[in-house]
Amino acid sequence: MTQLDSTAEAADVTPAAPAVKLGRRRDHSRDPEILDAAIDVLAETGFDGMTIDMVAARAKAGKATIYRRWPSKADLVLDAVACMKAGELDPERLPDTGTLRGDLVAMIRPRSIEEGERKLRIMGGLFGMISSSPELADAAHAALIEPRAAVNRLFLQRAIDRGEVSPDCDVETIAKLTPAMAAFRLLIEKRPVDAEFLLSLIDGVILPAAGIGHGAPPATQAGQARSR
Amino acid sequence: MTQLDSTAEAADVTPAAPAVKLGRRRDHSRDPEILDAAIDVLAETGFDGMTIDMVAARAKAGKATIYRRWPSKADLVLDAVACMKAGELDPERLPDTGTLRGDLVAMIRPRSIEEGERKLRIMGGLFGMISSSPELADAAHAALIEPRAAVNRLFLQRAIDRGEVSPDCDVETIAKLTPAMAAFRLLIEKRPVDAEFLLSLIDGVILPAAGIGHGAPPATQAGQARSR
DNA sequence: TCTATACGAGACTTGCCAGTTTCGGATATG
DNA sequence: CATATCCGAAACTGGCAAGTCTCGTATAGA
Repeated sequence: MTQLDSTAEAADVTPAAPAVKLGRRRDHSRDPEILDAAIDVLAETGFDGMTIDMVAARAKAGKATIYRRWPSKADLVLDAVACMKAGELDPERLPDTGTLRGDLVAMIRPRSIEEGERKLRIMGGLFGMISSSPELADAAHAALIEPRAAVNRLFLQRAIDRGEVSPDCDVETIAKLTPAMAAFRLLIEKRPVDAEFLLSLIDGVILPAAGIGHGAPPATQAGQARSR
Repeated sequence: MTQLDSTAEAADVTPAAPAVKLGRRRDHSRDPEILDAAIDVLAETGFDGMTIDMVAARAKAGKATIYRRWPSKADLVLDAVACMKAGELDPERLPDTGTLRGDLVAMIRPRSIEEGERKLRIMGGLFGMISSSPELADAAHAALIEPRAAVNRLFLQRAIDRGEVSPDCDVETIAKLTPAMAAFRLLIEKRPVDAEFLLSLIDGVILPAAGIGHGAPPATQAGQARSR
């Protein structure tokens, strides 16, 4: 749900009811810019440090315009986070290299890293709010964490299907290793989530946990996961 | 008593020339109670939600008394976090079972779990502040995260020394798996860090990453079977 | 015992920010 | 062209909390 305005909106959205309408209709074309601005400010200052004036200034919109669309700051943030899902999980464009390690390594690209760091900063900014709003907690998890875990889950499942990985391994836990460790590194240790870190995580933790590498039981001889 | 009040203290009292001083001396005996109260409120409400009145009420102290000792809310919290280190890492009382798995499992006790959850909640409450205060970030890391990682690091090093684990494994990363995954589970997923979770982490991730086999542990099927 | 000082309680001051209202100007619709 | 409505800007309101100050009481030291 993108628009939360209730009463006046419902009548507005429906093209029917011509009645006697004059003047301008509400312009929703700039909503995405406002939501983007909200996300930016959120990532930079956190929920409590963020003010509506900051968002308005960055979006070059009036404060009143924001309140005409979202009834409160919390609703604005919730909508902004919920609207983030779009734009990245093209299941078509995911790599499929034939090995688990190949798939995981293929995900390490500047674009992905940058996007991931941004999402983690947003999550950091939401922390204060998350504990008091289950709704927001769910939205944040779905938009910021779950997509990354889902990719890992898919890679693992494909590896299991092709016999590269034992079906006994704990897919759920392993799929969450990347987001959890990345969040820890960026938000708590305040160090960059770079390619070197991700590679050592893949070769040192994820593949061993999946039963590959370190000279463990290989169901197939696909693996070249060595070195490091 | 605590050596940390020094800044506020020296400047505040203004004496240094005792000469003819009468009356009462500042009573520092209740400082720990105030710091404890601050930590409690912090864990419950987060830095931004916490008010000095809450701390004063919980410690049954006057608001002015708090400001007589710490010049600002941020200083109070910083001192409170810094003073937490005491009271748990008796290196004598750590288990030494002779196997890595034995040591790790021996750390799973209600006391440890409770303490760990408390620390993680405090860390969650500090998130907003951490990004703007490197000083606090360091103190929080040293008091809340590092002790747990240090225990894992010690267990791993002992396992390496006795030849149970290859010296090639990435000790640093593996030692941080427990705090990182526990923080993720408690603060982001909002699920309890219980014995079942820790066991599956040990058997499904830590031991494999340390190069100890997958088919060995008597972990039965505890791995999955959870949903949400 | 006497006195200076710290104490708890709480009133007070100040500044910030969520949310509201006002206003002049722009614009789609009629 | 007329007009109802939206827009951005900015003034305004109200509440909350950081930090200060006052007061009556308690107590350690001379």
